[in-house]
Amino acid sequence: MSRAEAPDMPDDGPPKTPGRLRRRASRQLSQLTMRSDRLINEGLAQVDARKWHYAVLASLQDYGPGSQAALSGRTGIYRSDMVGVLNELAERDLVERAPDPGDRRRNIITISARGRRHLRRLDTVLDDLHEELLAPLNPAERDQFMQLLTRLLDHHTRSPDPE
Amino acid sequence: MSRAEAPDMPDDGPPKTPGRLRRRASRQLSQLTMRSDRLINEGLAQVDARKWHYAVLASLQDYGPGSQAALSGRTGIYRSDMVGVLNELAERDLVERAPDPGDRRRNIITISARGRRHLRRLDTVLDDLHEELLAPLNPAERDQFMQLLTRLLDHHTRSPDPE
DNA sequence: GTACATCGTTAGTCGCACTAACGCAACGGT
DNA sequence: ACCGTTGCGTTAGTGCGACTAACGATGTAC
Repeated sequence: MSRAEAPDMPDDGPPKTPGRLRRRASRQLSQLTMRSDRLINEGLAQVDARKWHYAVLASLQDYGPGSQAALSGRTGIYRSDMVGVLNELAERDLVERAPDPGDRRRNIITISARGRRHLRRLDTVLDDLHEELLAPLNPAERDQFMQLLTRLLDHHTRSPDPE
Repeated sequence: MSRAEAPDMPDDGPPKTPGRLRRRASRQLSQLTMRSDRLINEGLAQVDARKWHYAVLASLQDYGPGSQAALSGRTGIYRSDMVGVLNELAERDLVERAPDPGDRRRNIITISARGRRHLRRLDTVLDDLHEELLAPLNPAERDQFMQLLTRLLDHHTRSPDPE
């Protein structure tokens, strides 16, 4: 897409990315995450979903109904954004938003039968997408990759600021 | 920050992230990248820099002067965004933007002495930040991590759409 | 009962990837 | 010598995700 600098030059210096950048873990991470996100988003879009739909539905399935604030805590989605996500899910009849009789500030969110079906669908879609994402790695390498990722992530989520 | 669901409940179900999410490589990647980006951005902000500054300066240092379009190709920064980055760099006297006498459409961007000094500074800052980022991993594991990352990234940059 | 905290919601900020369009300059044919 | 195409730099704007601020309504504690 961007070859051939000048036709009179014998192509001595290819205009590639400097090695300094390709050696930085942070950059490789950013780049890969960009690709990964795009892959996942496009894949989920084909079944009319977004990744947050999955997060919320999975949280409801695995931990049962909860308030929006509780879902926020489980999924990491900010409660300001949760409202939009739940609107989308409610539009599609995947969850039910009912006022909590015991605490009228809260809404209790429940996954519906359709939601459960949809979640299963999403799970297989995501399986396929991850197969594509991790295609170059064999099972052992995938395990390793996940283990390294998780160790790094855990380290940085547990110790946010030792300053 | 979000403990203690209800004081009358014996805390049977902790409101943690569903395992379904923690098992997905895409999510771990996103999460870690978020942390990583934050770390890098904050670190660079302390020396009045952004990661794009580093990318451009490194590209200039390693491949020599070039047009904005060339820099765009080397760094991956869109040429629409390159404008702003170069403005910032020029404000700080880290680069010089001069019209190309041979092709009056182009600007030739050159790194300045200050720019070279700044780049060296950024390199050590980034070294420190990556030390922090990869702290939980020993050297062998860091190599592995980088290798896995790079293999995945290369695979997805070379085969964008086999559809 | 009054101060405080929590819940859902609205609005808005910031950074990043990306697109669209424009004016200008250079190049390629015929 | 003219014209269409292409590449360049610039401006403006989109979409998305993380995040903040503030508000009204409600619940809790003193």
